[in-house]
Amino acid sequence: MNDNQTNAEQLILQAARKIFIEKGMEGARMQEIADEAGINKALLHYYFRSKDKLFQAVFLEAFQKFLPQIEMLLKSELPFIQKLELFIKNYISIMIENPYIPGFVLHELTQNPQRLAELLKNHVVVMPEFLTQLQNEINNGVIKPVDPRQIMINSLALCIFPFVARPIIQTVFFGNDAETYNAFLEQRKTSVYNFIKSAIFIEKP
Amino acid sequence: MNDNQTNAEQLILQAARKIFIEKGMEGARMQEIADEAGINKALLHYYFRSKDKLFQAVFLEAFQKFLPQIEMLLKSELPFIQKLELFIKNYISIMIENPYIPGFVLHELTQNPQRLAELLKNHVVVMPEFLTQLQNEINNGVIKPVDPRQIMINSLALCIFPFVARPIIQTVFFGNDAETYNAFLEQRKTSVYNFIKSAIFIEKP
DNA sequence: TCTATTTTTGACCACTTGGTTAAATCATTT
DNA sequence: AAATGATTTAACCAAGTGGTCAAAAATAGA
Repeated sequence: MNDNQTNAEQLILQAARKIFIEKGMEGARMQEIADEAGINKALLHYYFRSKDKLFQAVFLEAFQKFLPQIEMLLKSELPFIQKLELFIKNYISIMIENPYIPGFVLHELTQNPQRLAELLKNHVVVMPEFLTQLQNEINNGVIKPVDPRQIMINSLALCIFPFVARPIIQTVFFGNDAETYNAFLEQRKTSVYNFIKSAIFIEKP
Repeated sequence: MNDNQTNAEQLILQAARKIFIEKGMEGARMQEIADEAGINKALLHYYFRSKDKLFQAVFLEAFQKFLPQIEMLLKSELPFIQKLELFIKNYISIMIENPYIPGFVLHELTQNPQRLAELLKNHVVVMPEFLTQLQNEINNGVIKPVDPRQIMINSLALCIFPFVARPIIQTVFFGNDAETYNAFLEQRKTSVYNFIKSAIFIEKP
């Protein structure tokens, strides 16, 4: 019960995170994770029983990094426009700090969709309420009459896509210069918000 | 030189397409592809020398399914607003017909970014012209003053994301009902266009 | 210090992987 | 029908793969 125990476990998790996110579940090798952590391969199985268990630990950690922020905003009592602004700015900020997680989560969830059901059992049940609030704004003539789900999905798309497609976009539009692209992503915090606002709010005459 | 030759080759490509798109490069097994094609595993290596070569054939085919449409539109002499509409409707249509290709291409390109440089050598050099045209519309006061790249990337995001994140969106917003989601995607052909138009065009008083 | 427990390791295993090969089958030409 | 060349196969292989295990090393308790 020394603190090397926790130390090794954290070392493994850290290494596993890096390799899994880089190579995916199928592409990652236990030996590579062990090397990255600077320990013996058998130790991986001592702390986490199998590759699958280790992967699940990493995946869950990554997934949950984003969920609380979404829930907090969906549950809050703010007016819609403020929720929208907060959501976009927070969400993009988290992604700038964890740029490889969105693609990782998206791919692994596509590869193994039944996992999603498990993950969502305890979360995001508040979504309907949020969609209702949006529908109310439409009924009040504040927002243009569009399917609220289209608006919701458009917002997600505009936030997430630049991270999921980063290698392509960075190459095609930014001469593969990471710094320029980072600045571009930073700008999107306000750019995306303005874009959506212009798209859905009805201009007062 | 009988026509079984082409027949077997097509059979293999068809099977490889299915398995690779389903499982990715790392997850796919040569044996599984052979079984799917109903032939011996050694025959895969007879027609395509290695797993990597076979994968490249499948990937290139998938990638090129979308590129010509983009180029055609970018190169055309149409006014911007018409280009935009055509692009969105065509692009979403192709994706509805090939719904699993976007995620496949995106993931494999993220996993192996250096491949992108090779692929783009002969393509999409017209992008700057298009961005210039967009900038002109801004200068003429037709479009709001926003970074043209933001507009371009927003358009791509709105088109592509619903296919890349299909399993999640379909589950969270549509009770995992594929038919409903297909109808939703169909609606997006006009919905996305209207969304972008409202977002960027300046209303005439 | 001696003992008991936990942590770490090297060697090992059964199994799967992509890939090869020599022989068999099939089709074509003579 | 015989020879030739292209196609297909079963059997095989070396190199990994995730995973195990007994023993060593480190640690904690007495």
